[in-house]
Amino acid sequence: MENPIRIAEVLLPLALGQAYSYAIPDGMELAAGDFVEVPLGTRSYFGCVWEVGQSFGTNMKLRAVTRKCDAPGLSATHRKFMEWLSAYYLEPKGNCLRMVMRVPAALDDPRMQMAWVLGDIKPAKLTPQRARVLEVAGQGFAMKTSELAEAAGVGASVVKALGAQGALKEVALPPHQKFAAPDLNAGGFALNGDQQAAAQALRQVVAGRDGKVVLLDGVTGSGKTEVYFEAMAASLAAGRQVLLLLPEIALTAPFIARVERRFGCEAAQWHSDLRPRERERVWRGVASGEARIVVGARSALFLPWVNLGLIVVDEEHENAYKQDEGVPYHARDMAVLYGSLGKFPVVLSSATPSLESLMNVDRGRYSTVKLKDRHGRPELPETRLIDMTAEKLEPGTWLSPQLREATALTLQAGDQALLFLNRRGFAPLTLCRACGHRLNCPDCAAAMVEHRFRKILQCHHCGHQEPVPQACPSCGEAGKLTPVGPGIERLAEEAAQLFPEARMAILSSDLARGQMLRDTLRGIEEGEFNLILGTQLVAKGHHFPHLTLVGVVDADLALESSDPRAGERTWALLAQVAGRSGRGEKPGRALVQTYLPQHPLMKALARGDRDAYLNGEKQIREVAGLPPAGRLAGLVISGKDANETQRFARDVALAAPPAEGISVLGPAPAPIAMVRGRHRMRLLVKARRDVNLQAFLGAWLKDVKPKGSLALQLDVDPYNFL
DNA sequence: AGCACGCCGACT
DNA sequence: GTCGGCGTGCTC
Repeated sequence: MENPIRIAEVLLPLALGQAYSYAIPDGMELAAGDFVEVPLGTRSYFGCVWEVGQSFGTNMKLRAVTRKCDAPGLSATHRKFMEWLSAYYLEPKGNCLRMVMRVPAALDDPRMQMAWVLGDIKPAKLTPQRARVLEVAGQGFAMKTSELAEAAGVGASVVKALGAQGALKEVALPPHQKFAAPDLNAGGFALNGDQQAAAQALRQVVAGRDGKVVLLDGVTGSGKTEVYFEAMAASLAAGRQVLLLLPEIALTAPFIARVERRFGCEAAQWHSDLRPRERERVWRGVASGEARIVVGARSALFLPWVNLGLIVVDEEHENAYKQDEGVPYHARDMAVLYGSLGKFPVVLSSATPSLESLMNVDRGRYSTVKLKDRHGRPELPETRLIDMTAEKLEPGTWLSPQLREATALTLQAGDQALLFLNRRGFAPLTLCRACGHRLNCPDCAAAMVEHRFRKILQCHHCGHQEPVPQACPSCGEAGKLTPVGPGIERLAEEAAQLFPEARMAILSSDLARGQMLRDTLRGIEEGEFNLILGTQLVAKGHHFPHLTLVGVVDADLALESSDPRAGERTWALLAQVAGRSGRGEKPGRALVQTYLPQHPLMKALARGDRDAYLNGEKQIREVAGLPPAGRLAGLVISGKDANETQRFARDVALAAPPAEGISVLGPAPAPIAMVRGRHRMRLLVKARRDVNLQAFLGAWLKDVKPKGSLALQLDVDPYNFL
C-alpha cells in the first residue's frame, strides 16, 4: 500500500461547476477556505480550497498546489453561501466564487507588491501611449503595473518599457491605512417614542442571533435611518461586522458622513468605481475583520466576511438590487439567505416595501416594525389627479392648465415646485414628416432618443450615439424630422417659456453627475433654485425642504411595461416623488397628470391609501400566479441570425419536460427584440410556489447547448423584463 | 477566463 | 503550397 496523498479540492474563479483536485505538497498545511495558487493549463490562478481529503495512489497524476496565500481563508458560512447561490441561480460555482475574488491583488503577498512613480529620466521616444502613462503617474499616486496600464488605457508592456528606461521608478507600496474601531458613543441621536420602541425591537432581534428578518416600514421623514443605526450599534457592540446595503452609492457622500458621525469611525465604502488600491484595502480590511462597518452597493455581499453580524438593506424595494449581468442575483434576497446561513439578522428598510417582503410578513416569515411620521403628517401629501383625457393641450406641450397655474402660484408664493417626468433626453422618438421614417438604432430594435443639450441621438440600450441628421436618411428630405413625445429636456423648454422668471434646475442622470450634481442638489436645498425638473433621480431620498408642489407630468409611463411588477414600481416611484413635497414647515401637495384616472393605482394614490393599492395588487398576483404568489424564471435566447435564433428558441421550448405546476410560455420576441445586433427571443417559466423550480430548470437545460453565435441566458426571479 | 487545437480564405 | 482567421472545448 502506497502512502496516502493529501488532496485539496480547489474551486477556481472561472465558469466551472466543480472544484479541481490538486496534490498538497509535503510541509504545506491547508484547510477548507484557504486561498491558494494553483497551475491550470499553461497558467497560474488563485483559487479557494473547497475541501481537503486524501487518496491512496490513484492513477490520475495530480498537479500540486503552488502556494498558500497569506489572506485569511473564506469562512464556512461564506462557502455555504456560494453553494446556495450557485444552486439557486443555476450558475457554476466558480462564477459565484469569482464575485468574491474580484480583487486578485488582495491575495498577493503585500510585501511583494511593487508600484511605479515618476522617474527622473525622460523617455527616449515619447509616444502618445507613453505620454498618457506619464501623465497618470504624474498625479502622484503609486500604482501597480496593471493599475497604471488600465488608468492610462494602454497595455502593460508600455508601463514596463518606461520602467526599464527609468522614466518610471519602482517603489514598494506603503502599507494600507488601518480601519479604526467604531466609537458607539460618538454621535447618538435623540429618538422619539416611536423610534425608541422600534430601536428596542431591533436590538432584541440582533441579540437573538438567529437569522431573523425584520421589515422596517415607515415613510420618508419617520427616521428609519436613526432606528437601524441602533441595530448596527448593537451588533457592533457585540464585536461583529455590519453591512449597510444601499441601492446605489454614487450620491451618498452626505449619507456616509452621517454614518461616520454616528459611529465615530471611517465607514468602508464598496462600489463599482473604487480605485483599485482602495478596493484592495477594503477587501483586506473585511477579510481580517478590521473593517467593522461597510456601506456598499449590492456586490458588498460577496466581500470575504469573517464575522458578519447584521445586514441592513436600505430602500429594499429598489430594482437596483437586482443584478442583470453575469450572475443575475437579487441582493435583498441573497442578504436574507446569507443571514439565515450565518444565523444573523437582516433588516429591510423602506417607505414603500416590496410585495415580496410584505407577503413574507403576512406569512409570518418576517416580522415588521412600523414607524409613523415624526411630525404627524399623513403618508402622502394631498394628492390630486388631473384627468388628461379631458384636457385639450396645444400640440408639443405637456403641462395642463391646472398644473401650470399651480406651478405659477407656488413660484409667486416664493416656494419651490418640482415637475417630474421619468424620461431622459428631449424626445423619445424622431419621425420624418415626409415619409414616416423613424430614426432607429442601427444595432437595436429601439428608437434613438434625442438629447438636444448634447446635440446627439442616443440609443438607451447599447449607448450608440450619432449627431442629429439634417435630412431624413430614408427619403432625403431636409427639415422634416420631427421630435415626438416629451423628455425632461423638452419639458424644460416648455417650462422656460411658461415661467421665464423661474430659477430652474434640471436633474437627470445624463446631465448632472458627480460634483455638478452635488452642487445642484445643494443649490436646491439652499433655495437657490425654485423650479426643479427631474427624472427618477429626484425620487431618491434627497431632502428638498422648500418644496411645496410636486407635479407628475406623465404618471402612466412606468405602467406601460409588460413587467408584472410595473404597477408596484409605479406606486413606489409616484409615492416617493409625491413625498418629496411638504417635508419642511409648509404642507405640500402633489398634482398627478394621468390618462388613466380610473386605474385602481391612481385612485388609491389620490386617497393616499397604500394598503388599498397593495391589497388589490396582491389579489391580482394571486389570481395570475405571479410573484410573489408564484415564481418566475426568464430565458432569453439571442443570436446574430433571426431565423436561427427563432428555431433554437422553439427547440429549447420543446425540450421542456412536462411538470406539474409549471408552465413554459413562449417563445416570443423579447420586449426589445434586438440589442447590439443580436436578435432576442424570450421564454417565461411560471411555477407554483410549492414546486422545485431549480430542479425543473436544471433537468431541462442540462443538455441544451447553444452553438455558434447563439446564447441562452437564464434569469431566476427576473425583475427587469428586457 | 485563457489557451491550444482545429479547419477554411489571402498571401510569399 | 503556408499564415492566420476565430469557433470549440478543455483545464485537476
